[in-house]
Amino acid sequence: EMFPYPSGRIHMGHVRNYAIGDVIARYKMMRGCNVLHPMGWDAFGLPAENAAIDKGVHPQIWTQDNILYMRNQLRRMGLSYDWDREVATCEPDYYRWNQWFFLKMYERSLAYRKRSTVNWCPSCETVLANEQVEDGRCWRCDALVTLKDLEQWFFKITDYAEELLASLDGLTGWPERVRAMQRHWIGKSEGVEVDFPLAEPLDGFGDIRIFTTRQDTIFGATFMSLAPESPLVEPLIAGRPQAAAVRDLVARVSRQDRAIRTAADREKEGAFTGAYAINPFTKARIPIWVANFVLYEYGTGAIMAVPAHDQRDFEFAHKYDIPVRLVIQNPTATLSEPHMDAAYEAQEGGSRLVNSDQFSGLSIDEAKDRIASYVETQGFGRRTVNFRLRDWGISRQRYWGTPIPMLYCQGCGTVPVPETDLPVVLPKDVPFTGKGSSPLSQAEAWLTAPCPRCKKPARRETDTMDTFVDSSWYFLRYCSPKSDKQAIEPSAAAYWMPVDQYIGGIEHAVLHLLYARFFTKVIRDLGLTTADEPFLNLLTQGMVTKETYRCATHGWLLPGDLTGSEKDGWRCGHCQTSVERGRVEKMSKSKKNVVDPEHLIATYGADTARLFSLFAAPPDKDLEWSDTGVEGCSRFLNRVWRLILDLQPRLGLGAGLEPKAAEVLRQVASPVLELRRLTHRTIKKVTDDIEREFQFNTAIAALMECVNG
RNA sequence: GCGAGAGUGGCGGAAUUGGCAGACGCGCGAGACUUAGGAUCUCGUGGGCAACCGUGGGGGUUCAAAUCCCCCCUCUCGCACCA
Repeated sequence: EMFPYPSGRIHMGHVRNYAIGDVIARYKMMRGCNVLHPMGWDAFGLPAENAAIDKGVHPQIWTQDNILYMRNQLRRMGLSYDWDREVATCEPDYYRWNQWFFLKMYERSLAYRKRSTVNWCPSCETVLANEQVEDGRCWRCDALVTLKDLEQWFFKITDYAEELLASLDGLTGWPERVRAMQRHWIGKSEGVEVDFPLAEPLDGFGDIRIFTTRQDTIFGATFMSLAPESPLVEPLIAGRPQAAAVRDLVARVSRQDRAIRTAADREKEGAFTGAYAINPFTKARIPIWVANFVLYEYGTGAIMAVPAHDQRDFEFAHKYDIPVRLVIQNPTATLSEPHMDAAYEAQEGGSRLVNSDQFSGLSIDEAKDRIASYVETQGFGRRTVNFRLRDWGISRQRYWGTPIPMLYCQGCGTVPVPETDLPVVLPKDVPFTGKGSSPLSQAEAWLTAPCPRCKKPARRETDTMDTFVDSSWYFLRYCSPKSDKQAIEPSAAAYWMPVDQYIGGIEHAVLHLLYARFFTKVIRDLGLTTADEPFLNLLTQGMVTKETYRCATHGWLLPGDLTGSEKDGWRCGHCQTSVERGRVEKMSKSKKNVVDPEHLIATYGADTARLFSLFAAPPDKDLEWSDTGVEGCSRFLNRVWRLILDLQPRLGLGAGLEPKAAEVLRQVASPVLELRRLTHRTIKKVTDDIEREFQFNTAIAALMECVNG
């Protein structure tokens, strides 16, 4: 199971996750498999640091206390973990290997530093990776993400883009939608780069390079668009009357936060630079625009615009009165430019090229191939593959994480900390003010260290690593958790890896699950494991949900704040206005629909808590919490208990029927025979249900039938 | 818009390869036991008085369809100006 963040206490999502994992582990053990069922703690992260700022508790103390408490809770749940292999990522014994991997990746140019525009969460006061921005907001705190220019460390996950994509096809034990999400995130497109010469060449600047997957439409390119961030913009507009309008657009766009910039329905906007390029196929002079929808990070940051066959360009051309030139004809309904009310975005089919010189008459696929070859032989372009995936920015301007093992020396520049000096231990005594730069940059005593090359004082890197680095290889560490010689002992990893069954929430579909795949491949290439993929089978369990209640004046209400009943309607306990039963939503503190497992276990016991988590819904679906449903499970367990107490003495169960079972059975009364048949039918059913898609709910139903019978 | 998935009683959900639709649980109804019951146990519970009708809607294949095929509708989740 995915290891938890030690937030303080376990929640129902954990209970469900670990109940599922526990059944599978026990089942496999009982079937004779050698099962590794470990548990650990994803122990670095921001909440610990916030606790330090708010309550004055050191992150380390806060984290350790939480681990202690939650470990006890898990033990009380009766889960079958091998606690001898426990790992906590905040321990130097663990994170020194993060640093070691970092150094190895640095050696291989898989870790590098560059200045770039990064996602900045103003509330967490740190940088976020692209994967950690959801809908323009921070994945953790929901604050609107802004952009910032910073020097940052990156992992070169793009080096593995091709393999990460290709080997998804082999992950047949993963849910299709997770694979689809990763496929889309990696986003491979095959196309060509084409150089469009400037009509009036500029000193120091060559042609404008564009990327397209629709080179077949190139005769229809009637203008070009540049991303507002493009370095070409300023030289192109310098000294022209259009300069002011362009600068205004660029300034406005760059001020917008990510949520607004990436909104799909955002109005298309542009400004003409005053400059022209030459379409290398039609030789026409085409205007160069700056457009708000062109992404600087993708492709070359510049596009050829084909209004007749691209809806965005079509809208843009109409708004700014730019000519439309049809180059692909619809075989079933003849098109002509003045009568088009949308772009004709034809794919391969009966469509044929028109107005395209020697390429006219070709099908789309033929034209793509012929035009790509033409561009290559003429030397003004080449076939290219583009990925949506960006490199993984791992620098975080926070304290509670793995220090990045790098030094900045006046004389020698950027110098890695030697392997023998690892770990670079987090200094304990730092100020937690919540203001200004990261606590580490204020830790004066720690900040300076001798340069490994020239021995003069150098300054330590004060950024720490993204916590997703910690969780990218912990499953490998479980194989040899105590090793102080190596991050992973290859022989242990060879025995256990890959993980046969991994279980966790779907929210990590393109975060943890992509990073872990990347790390596994890097670690394989370092020779520590032979596994190509970390997780053979993936079970993404659904959320635990519950209904909510909201009063117009008093906000979200706890069940205890309600008066009335389901039948007569609920009222707010504060003001007596009637309250609708709200949506069924994921349990969350803010919605006040959380059920605390602690309370559940105290009332009904751990068995009931686990049983209900497994019975109420199949594991991959959302589980709606129901207090009466829990009671049903409790009743069932009590019934089993009473039944066994009652039957045991009467039937002598367990007294060794086995040696001559068949013979004995022939002689005993038929109810006993019936019972034995029922027992074996149930064993078969439960076995089948677990083997087939982990249908715990029906397996439990079979056990209930058995008891009823 | 693209991708993945779902639609079955009052509710959560079963139905494994096309073979008795609604297992199991909740809820509800009746009864037993009990000073009492919000404990426990027993029985009943898709709709309709009935003939019959019933798996989002409409067509089809088949001896037989929740399941397979075609068209449509609705919902959930993910991605979303990626050139």
